[in-house]
Amino acid sequence: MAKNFSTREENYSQWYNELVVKADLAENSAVRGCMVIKPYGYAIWEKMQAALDKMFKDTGHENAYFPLFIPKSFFNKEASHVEGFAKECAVVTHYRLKISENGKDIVVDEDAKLEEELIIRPTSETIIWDTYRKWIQSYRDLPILINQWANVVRWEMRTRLFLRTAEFLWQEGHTAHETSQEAKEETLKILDIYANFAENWMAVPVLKGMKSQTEKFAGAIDTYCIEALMQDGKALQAGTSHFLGQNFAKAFDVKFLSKENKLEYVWATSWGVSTRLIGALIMSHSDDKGLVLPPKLAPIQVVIIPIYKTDEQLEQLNEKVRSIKQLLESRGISVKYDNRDTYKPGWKFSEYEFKGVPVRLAIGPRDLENNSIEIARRDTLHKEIVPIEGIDNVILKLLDDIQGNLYHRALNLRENNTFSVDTWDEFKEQIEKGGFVMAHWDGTPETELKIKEETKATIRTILMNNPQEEGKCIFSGNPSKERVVFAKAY
RNA sequence: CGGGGUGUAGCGCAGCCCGGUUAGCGCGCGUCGUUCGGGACGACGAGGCCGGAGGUUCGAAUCCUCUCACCCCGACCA
Repeated sequence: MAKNFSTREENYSQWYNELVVKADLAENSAVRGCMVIKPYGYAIWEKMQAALDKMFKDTGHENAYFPLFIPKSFFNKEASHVEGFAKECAVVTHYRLKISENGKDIVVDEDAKLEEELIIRPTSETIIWDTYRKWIQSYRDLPILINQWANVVRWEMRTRLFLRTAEFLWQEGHTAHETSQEAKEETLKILDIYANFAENWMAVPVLKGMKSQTEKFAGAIDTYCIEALMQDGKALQAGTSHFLGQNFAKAFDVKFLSKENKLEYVWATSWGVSTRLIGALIMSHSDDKGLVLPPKLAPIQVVIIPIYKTDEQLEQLNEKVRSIKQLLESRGISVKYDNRDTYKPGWKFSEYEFKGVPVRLAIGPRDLENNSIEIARRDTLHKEIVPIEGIDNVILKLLDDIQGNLYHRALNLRENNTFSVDTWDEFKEQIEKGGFVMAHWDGTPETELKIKEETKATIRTILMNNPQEEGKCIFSGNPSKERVVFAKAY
């Protein structure tokens, strides 16, 4: 299955596509641009959901669910928001099918045309703010801290599994606050959660910062983001948190009576991460032998493979492994014992390597005699024989090591691929090679656009607490007070 | 929406130019046997409306027309 697998060197994007499909994470569906997330891929998503969901709840958020369909008129209410999404909305116009005249085909029943078309949500700000209006009267109703786990649809021209699909799964948080200050704090609090999750669960180092006005979410005052660097030197936006100001409150007329008995518009935030994170995970750690998963998100942390010739040996191994598996599970480790007789050990080794299982244990008759077991780690492919006694502690430590090693490896990659340049020629040259390029920019959208046109590079982020320094814009030569992060992006 | 390409077994492909017995190959799949510490091997076997519709012809996977679908490269984007 994983033979004849492309290498990153040969063709990075083919490597990625094959990896996703051959590692059983997802596949293309009958509907163009949409994917089927297979059990192994979905298990990763579930682990991500569990960790994030807990973080949201620990910071006072609650889950709720808003509808998939949004009345078209809602989109008229916030002008920049419409501009941002109108081009990629799926629209429901009818609500019934019928058998055609010839009795063979199913056709749309033209009599069942909707009075007002429904838009399949590309994001839920509009329907949520229309709802919040009814929930909010006084400052006592604030804040509202809600998250929803949902699917959204954006009719993309070109799609890639996990990185950009027409339908994707995500969480979207939508909060309402009394003051601008409080909303800004919420925006940054979530940004920290995202960065923390990326670094500590996904083992993916991220830059935290603000989007330029061109790159921000349509409808936001400011968009903050976490930005990661993939192995091919391209940037990937991994999460966004928006300070929406009073834009949606004004568009949907959401006001509250303050303590001073004054009627004021509510302040808002929204924030989200999506199944794209799985793409980031894959591209950050995996190698030419397949997927590499960080232990904290791996559906299977340890796989145990028996090596035997006879049925008796297998039975003895089954017996031994049962106790090892129980021990590991009692320590909170997820373990799979693969004693299928239909595949050989070597085949299984390759299989689990390809699927990125962090730790593999192999045990055979020789080990039974010596009370030992072979332990192999996926990140470095290193293996050794260790005593079974105390294996639980060895593995707990190893999982921890792997998690840390993956993070540091990715961090090294980023550091080795982050450059400061001061001239336009250097800039063009470095952008072509890839990586994050820190350069001075005059702050205007015009310059930003021209740089994009000429190099395909965009401003990925303006770092938080960005050091201030005098400089000249690499493109226009105009004065600049700080460097911003440029890169070619996914 | 532009530019390029591909549709033949579950998957990957050959055959098509130059029409002609029963449409092949590799992987995978099934049964049996031997194997099993890094992707085993043998024997037998199952599996096809050659993307779809029209046409040319005694005869079409192959030639012609039309259609549909998908992939890659651009414009759009989390």
